[in-house]
Amino acid sequence: MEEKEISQAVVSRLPRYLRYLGELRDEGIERVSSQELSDIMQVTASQIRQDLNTFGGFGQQGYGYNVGYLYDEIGKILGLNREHRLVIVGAGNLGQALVNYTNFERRGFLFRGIFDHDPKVCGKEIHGITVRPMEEMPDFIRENQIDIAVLTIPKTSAVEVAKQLAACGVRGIWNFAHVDLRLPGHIQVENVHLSDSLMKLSYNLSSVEDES
Amino acid sequence: MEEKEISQAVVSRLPRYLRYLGELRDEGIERVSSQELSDIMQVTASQIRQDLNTFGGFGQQGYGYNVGYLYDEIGKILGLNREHRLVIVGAGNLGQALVNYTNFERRGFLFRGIFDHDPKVCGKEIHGITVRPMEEMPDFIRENQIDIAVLTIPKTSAVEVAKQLAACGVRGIWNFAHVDLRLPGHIQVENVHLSDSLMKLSYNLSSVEDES
DNA sequence: TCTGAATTGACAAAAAATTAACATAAGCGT
DNA sequence: ACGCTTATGTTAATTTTTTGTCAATTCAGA
Repeated sequence: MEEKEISQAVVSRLPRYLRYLGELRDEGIERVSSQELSDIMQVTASQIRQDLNTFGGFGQQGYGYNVGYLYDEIGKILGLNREHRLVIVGAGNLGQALVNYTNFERRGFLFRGIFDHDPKVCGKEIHGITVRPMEEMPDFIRENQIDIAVLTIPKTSAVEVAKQLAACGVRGIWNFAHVDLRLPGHIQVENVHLSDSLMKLSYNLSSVEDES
Repeated sequence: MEEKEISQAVVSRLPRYLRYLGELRDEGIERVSSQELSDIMQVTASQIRQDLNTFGGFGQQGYGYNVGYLYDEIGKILGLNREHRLVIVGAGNLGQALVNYTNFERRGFLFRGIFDHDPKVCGKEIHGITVRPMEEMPDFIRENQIDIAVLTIPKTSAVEVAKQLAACGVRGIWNFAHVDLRLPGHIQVENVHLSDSLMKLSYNLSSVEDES
């Protein structure tokens, strides 16, 4: 299917395009040129055209791009036209925060289960979902055809749990634990290393200081 | 001071080096070669050497790198040798989750205040810090010499609050709101767009499907 | 102290990503 | 219908990033 390998750099920019197109659409704007988008988004028009053409010709010469159409197409490319069933593993603060984000649901990311090791939080209800003990996780994932597991547990147990998840047939892991997961190639892992991000900010703070 | 411009690509990799070096150090390992690190971290030895040499010659020919020394040096580069004073703006689930992460404190990121618009949560105590009303934010930031503000509020108010923060003298913003902040160049912004990350995962799930 | 093995730092080459340029196609006004 | 303008898609050039190579330096052992 996929002819050429598509770089993650391009993929990373798609959600941002989607966001701006959504805003334009909500403002009732129907068409947009790469140059106009360029001005708004602060990226070169050339990059926008190049990125979009990686996936196909969505525009029309002399006209530009139809906002609604392009929005939908990018959504499809990102797989937002289908539903994803997720579980949260780790009902701590972060896990709870994610479940409560209603925006994910609107995009088709449906939280179906929450699991935690701690018996004290099991049984508790978060955003309408009952927290279950870890032991029930494997069966739950299989029975509910869970696509994605969100890992919000400490790094000490993350590697072990990730292996379990992979064995249960989860296709993707959204990993907030501060470790690199080494899993079979067909399992997709998307890392969110918050402390890395904060350190990067810290670096950039120091570097502007030095410029003086 | 800064001779050559250092690319963000290199900076992004530093926290990961730091993490692995920390692990080696904790295991009592004193020296490591770029080749050994390469094997562990799954990056080329060449890249490791290149990255490190961007900041100086930390190694020794024929010997390799001293784990503890390199760890400390990378820490300094990332600004972890100094303390940072932060405030959280937005005492929702995510804001609370971040405050409760003790790992940040260990790295010198000290949460000093939490602010929220909602009168119902004001006065509440989170991780030993009292949530204050937004009105008190500007004075608090000035009086406590806050470096970094963590933005965990909805995007509707994020742009406006970010402007305020910039005006109060905050030097960096760790932005979890789903908007791009357009601020004066001396203010560093580090974005954590969670939904972008999830969409990327979604894309990669679809793309492995197509490969078959 | 000398010799061989190991390993960096620097430079060169290759690959990837970004930007620029332009021919081509569509729209728009007359 | 015709020509002018606009703006894409594509190819080429440029820049950046990554990888490969190797001389120079240090360590370790005899």
